[in-house]
Amino acid sequence: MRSYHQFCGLAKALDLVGDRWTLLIVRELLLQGPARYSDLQRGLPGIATNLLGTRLRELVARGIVERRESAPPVATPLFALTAWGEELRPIVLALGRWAGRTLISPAPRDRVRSHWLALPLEHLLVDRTPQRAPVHIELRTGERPVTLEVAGEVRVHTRRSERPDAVLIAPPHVIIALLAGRLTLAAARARGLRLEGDASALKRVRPSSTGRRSTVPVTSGTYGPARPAPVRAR
Amino acid sequence: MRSYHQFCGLAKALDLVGDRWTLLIVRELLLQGPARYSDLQRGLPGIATNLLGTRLRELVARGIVERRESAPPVATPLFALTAWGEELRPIVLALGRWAGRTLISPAPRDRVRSHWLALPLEHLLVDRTPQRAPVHIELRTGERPVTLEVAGEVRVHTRRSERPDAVLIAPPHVIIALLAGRLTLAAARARGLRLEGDASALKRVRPSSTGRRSTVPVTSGTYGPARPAPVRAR
DNA sequence: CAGCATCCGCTTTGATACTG
DNA sequence: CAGTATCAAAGCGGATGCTG
Repeated sequence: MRSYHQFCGLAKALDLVGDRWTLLIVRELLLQGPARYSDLQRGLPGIATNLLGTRLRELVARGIVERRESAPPVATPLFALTAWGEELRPIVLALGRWAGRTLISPAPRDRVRSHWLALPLEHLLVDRTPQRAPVHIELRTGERPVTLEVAGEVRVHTRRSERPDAVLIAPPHVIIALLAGRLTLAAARARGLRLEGDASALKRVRPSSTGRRSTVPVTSGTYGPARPAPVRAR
Repeated sequence: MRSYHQFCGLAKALDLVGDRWTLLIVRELLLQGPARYSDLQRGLPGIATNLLGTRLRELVARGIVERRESAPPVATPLFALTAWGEELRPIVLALGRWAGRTLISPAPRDRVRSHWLALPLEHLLVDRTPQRAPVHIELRTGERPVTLEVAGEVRVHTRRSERPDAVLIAPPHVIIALLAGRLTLAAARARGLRLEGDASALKRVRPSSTGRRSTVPVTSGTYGPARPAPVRAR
């Protein structure tokens, strides 16, 4: 991208991550953690492969992403955010939250990925007993599973946990409603939730009290009980 | 811009403000408050006139900016952020802060405007006595003046205050160093500061204690005492 | 003159094809 | 799987011109 050539932090930020697709690539890396090229492609429907390649090269050159060559025998390179790149997390969250009011329901041409909806969960959920040992909760809904890492704060990523303490299997709107506190466990079960593992792990997370508006992007009709989830299955 | 067609808050945010120049226009409106077309042009060196027109139309259509036709006799239309647009303020600040580490010194082709540097001041400064009546401090440095509105929190804008409680006249690096607490008032005077009005108004603001890193974008050599300020004098 | 709209050459993007 | 190569279409930047 052409630089703005303005000596201003915002202009420099846009020089760095203002290109088309760039922040969405960062979103995927925030959600997926270290990811392969094809993992990124899957999370970025619509991107042209040459653009993904170009953007990754630029991000690496700028120090926002690092490319890790894996073990010599087989395996493929992984892309991961640098520490600096990770610092974009609150900004990406805030931007998503800012635009959340427009997320009423998917437009006809809109692609949906369930892990995208997991991003606001970080904002919505709070660890009630931060001093205890970390707990992993796996959510299976739609495509690939999403893991909630509850360890003082709540982190969401798409890596499958080694040994999750609890596994929730349900359509997105049920999982969201349950985690947002709008459904009891029993009510969620009645709507198709299957829970494996330790139910008490669930009690550890609860919606943060800042939820009044922050729930809007998540709920706002789209994943309300009245409507089937628009997530395309796998 | 083409939509990403992704049902995700971040993607929708980028559909709304991800175009080239759009967030910089928001920056100007955050800093200037309601502004005329030509005021915006002045704060956006490098923008093509047709793009500014197009972007403003898009921002109005999207509900982020409103266009106010002024009084019938003469006067020109004003552009202002809507309440929703104002909510971008912390995001724009955070983005600028994120990229702050790259603001070592202006590149040869970089344009500089002193009011851009005022943006991080909002982040840096804190009102020590929030319960007292608001105080206005006018900063004159380089081009047009910038006003600090100290009223519980600190807001920066480029409107000239009606009756400022204090006026600081000095090159940018002296003003920044003074406000960042790196120069005493006496030392600043020795470096060319002129202070008019109520000196005690100055005591009311102080650098926030989160300054360890946040000062980097502001200081980091660029406006340090050793180097003349690169702001082009009007 | 402020506030735009039009025109045109150039750059970036998007879709697809192709290769190690 | 992990990209590069190719090419058409769209977007941008700069100049210029029109209108109150």
